Amino acid sequence: MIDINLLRENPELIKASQTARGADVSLVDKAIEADKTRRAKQSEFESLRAEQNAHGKLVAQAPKEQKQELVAQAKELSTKVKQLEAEADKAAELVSELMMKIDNVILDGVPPGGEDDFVVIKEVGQKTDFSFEPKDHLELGELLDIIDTERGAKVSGARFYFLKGAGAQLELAIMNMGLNLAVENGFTPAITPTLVRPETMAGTGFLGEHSSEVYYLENDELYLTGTSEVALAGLHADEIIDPEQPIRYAGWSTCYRREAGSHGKDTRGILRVHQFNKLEMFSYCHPDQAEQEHERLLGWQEQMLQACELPYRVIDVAAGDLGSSAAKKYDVEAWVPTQGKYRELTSTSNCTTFQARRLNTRFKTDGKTQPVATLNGTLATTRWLVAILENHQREDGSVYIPKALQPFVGKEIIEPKG
RNA sequence: GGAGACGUCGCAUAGUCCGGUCGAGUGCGCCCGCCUGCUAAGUGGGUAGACAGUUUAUAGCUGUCUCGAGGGUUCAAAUCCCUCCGUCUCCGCCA
Repeated sequence: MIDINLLRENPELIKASQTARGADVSLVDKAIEADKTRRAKQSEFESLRAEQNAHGKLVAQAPKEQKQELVAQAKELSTKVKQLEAEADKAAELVSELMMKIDNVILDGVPPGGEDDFVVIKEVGQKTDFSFEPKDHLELGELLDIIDTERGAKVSGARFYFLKGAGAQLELAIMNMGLNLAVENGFTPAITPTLVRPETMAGTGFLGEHSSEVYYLENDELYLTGTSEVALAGLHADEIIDPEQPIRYAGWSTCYRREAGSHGKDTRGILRVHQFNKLEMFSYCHPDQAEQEHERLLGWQEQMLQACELPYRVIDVAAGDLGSSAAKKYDVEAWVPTQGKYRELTSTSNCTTFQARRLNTRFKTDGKTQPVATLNGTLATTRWLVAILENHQREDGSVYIPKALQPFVGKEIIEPKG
């Protein structure tokens, strides 16, 4: 949720942000209007309630003979108060409804426009070039007997898979390497709940435009999370914390996504699946430090890509492709040889105070409380196997394991099944 | 799955039976003083949040709301009723 004071004091800034996102600008004026109405209604209600409260004290103290008359008056007051209260509540509801719809205000410099309007910040490494016809990750996975989508489909349906042997080890290797990096940098490792209550899911904003992406267990009124960000954001909900130093968590969890609306997209292999593992960074920090922290998160992501010896680029995602909570987002994309393009491996968002305001996570300064900033970023996911397999394949179908991962996998090469 | 107890202002607790004098007492902790070679003790005061109004003000003042959450009864609810959430104990069952 955006800051209501900003709405009152600088609506133009919010309008500009909405415009850059291609979002509804008229929401801003509607919200301002609704806010005015709300305040008027609230004052009206509160002053009459004050009268009622004062009168109530009179009733309590009055001698018996006067009580009946006073109670009769009180009844009248009570009806009026109830009516005004209902009006005030309705006005307040309208405000929050509109406020929820307004996206986070983008940071200066975020490129305007949609999905294709990103700006490339840098490209690192040489795009992998083969002297032979490279195989895609699924072909390799089957050749090496480490990815089995056919049996995944048999057991669970489309977009499910088995990772086996060195494939399973490789995934754990990436996760463990990421976790080590995180711990070295002061993160608290966390294994998080993947089923969460509606309030938690709503608090992180995933029930808005992404609601069709989320699995829901009706019998238990629980949602399956698509990222540990959900649980980590909920971790300090309704708390006052001390973010003098950023409070960092590295959350590992299995992630579940319905992938509704992406039928026919990336159907081959494990690029886009219903269930995968992810190691996610989550940072609570002072709002003044958020932009620096964002650069740090990006830095750690790049370290991971580099450790996996992958060619990649960093893009500054355009406003329209940000997601409602993010004020700025970087994607790190690895080169995927058989597709001839870069594909997203990690994403890091600076949500400024937007998410924390909704989740009510605050800190104290000079006796005042204000929302903290939250940031998140991927450190490793199952999808990385795609890039690793494809970029490090050799002509005979074997795959070289990057040096940094070797200790975790326990071998240097994955050989085709004999 | 069955039975029961409980959820109050940082922590611990009083208040709930018999609704108004309770936005709420006490102890501990913490903060500001006083006292005292230092410390401890003693002593006086303060010690939640959100929102609105007033205001140059995020100071002060005024008001409203919040006693796990949401509803209901009532002129009036921490207190009575209902639903939900959570914690604990006992029994049963079980990876």
